[in-house]
Amino acid sequence: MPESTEAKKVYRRLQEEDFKLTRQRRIIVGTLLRCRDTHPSAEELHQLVREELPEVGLATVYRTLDLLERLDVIRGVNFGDGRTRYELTSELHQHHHVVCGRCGRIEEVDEDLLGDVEDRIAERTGFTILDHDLKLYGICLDCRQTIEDDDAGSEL
Amino acid sequence: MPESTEAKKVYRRLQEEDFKLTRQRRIIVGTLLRCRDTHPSAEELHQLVREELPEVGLATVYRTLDLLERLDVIRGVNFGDGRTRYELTSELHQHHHVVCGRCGRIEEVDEDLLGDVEDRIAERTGFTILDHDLKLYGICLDCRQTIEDDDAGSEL
DNA sequence: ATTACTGCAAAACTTTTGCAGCGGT
DNA sequence: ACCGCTGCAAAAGTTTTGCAGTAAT
Repeated sequence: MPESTEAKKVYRRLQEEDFKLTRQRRIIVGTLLRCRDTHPSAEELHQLVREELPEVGLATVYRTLDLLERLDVIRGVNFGDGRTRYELTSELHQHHHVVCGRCGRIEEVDEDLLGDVEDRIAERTGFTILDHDLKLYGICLDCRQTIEDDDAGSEL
Repeated sequence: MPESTEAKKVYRRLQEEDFKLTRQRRIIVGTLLRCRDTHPSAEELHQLVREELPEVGLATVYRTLDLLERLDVIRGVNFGDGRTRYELTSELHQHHHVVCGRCGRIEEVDEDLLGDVEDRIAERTGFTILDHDLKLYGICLDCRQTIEDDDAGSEL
C-alpha cells in the first residue's frame, strides 16, 4: 500500500511540530485515512492497526488520537454510544451527521446551511460562536424498508 | 419544600406505567426539576440527592435516570466531557445548546430554525428524520471580557 | 547519545449488573 | 404478601497513566 500525498501531509505536520514519525504513527494515520467514512472508535481503529502491526498497544492508539486531535488533523465526535469516534478534519469543510437509530449507520451531509442560524444565536446570547455540530437522528432507507416488510408479514 | 405540580405530573406518569413511587424516585425527580438549568450528570445529581437522603446509591440514580428517559421525562445529552448530562424533555419545545469552551457554561436557545434544513436533508439522504441535536461552541460574553482584560494587562 | 515514544499493566472513571433484603402497592 | 425497587459491591467498558525498555532524530 503506497502512502498517499495526504498521509505525507500529516507526516510533515508532525515533524514540523517536532513530533517523531514512528512506524506506529504512520500506520495509525494511514488507517485513519483509509477509514475516512466509517468514524472508527479507538478500539475499532486499534483492531485495524493490529492487522498491519500486531504489537501496537491500545494506549498508543489513544495517545496518537490525542496528538492528532491537538494538531487538528482529526476530531472526536460523540454519537452517544459510549465511545468517542473520530473523523478527519479535512473532511469537514462543513458537514452534518445523519444517524440511523436502528442500524447505527452514519451518513454525512455536505452542506452548511447554518450560517444565519449562528449569526442569530450569537446576537441573542452574546457568545462568539466558533463552531457547531448538528446531528440528525432518524431511520435510514434500508431500515425503513425492512420495517415495512416486517409489518406486511405480521399483518397477514 | 412543597412538591410542584410538575413533580406530581411525573409521579402520575410513573404510576400510570405501573412503576412504584418510591422516596428515592420522588427525590430524584424533585432534584431534576430544581436543577432544570444546570444539565447535571448522574454523579452530580447523586451528590444533590444525598443532601436530602444520604443513603441513596449511585446505581439507583442511574436506574431512575434510565427509567425517566424511557418515559420521555428527561433526555441524555452528551457535551463531550466524558459523562452523560440530563435535561427535562419538557424544556425542549425545541432548543439548541451553546457551550462555552472556556468555562463550560451551557446556555439554551429556544428557537427552532431547522425545519427546512431537516426537510432538505431528508430528501437528499432518504432518511426519515425524527429528531436533531444542534450544539454551538464558542466563548461566552464573560470569558471574552476576561480574556480581553488579561490581554490588556500583558500588553503593558 | 538523547530523549520522545512505545507496550504493558495498573489505575481511573463512568455506567451496568447480581443479589439479598426492603418497602410500595 | 407479593414482587418491584434499593443499596452495596463487583463487574464491565472506555480512557489515562506509570514505568522500564525501544527507537527516531
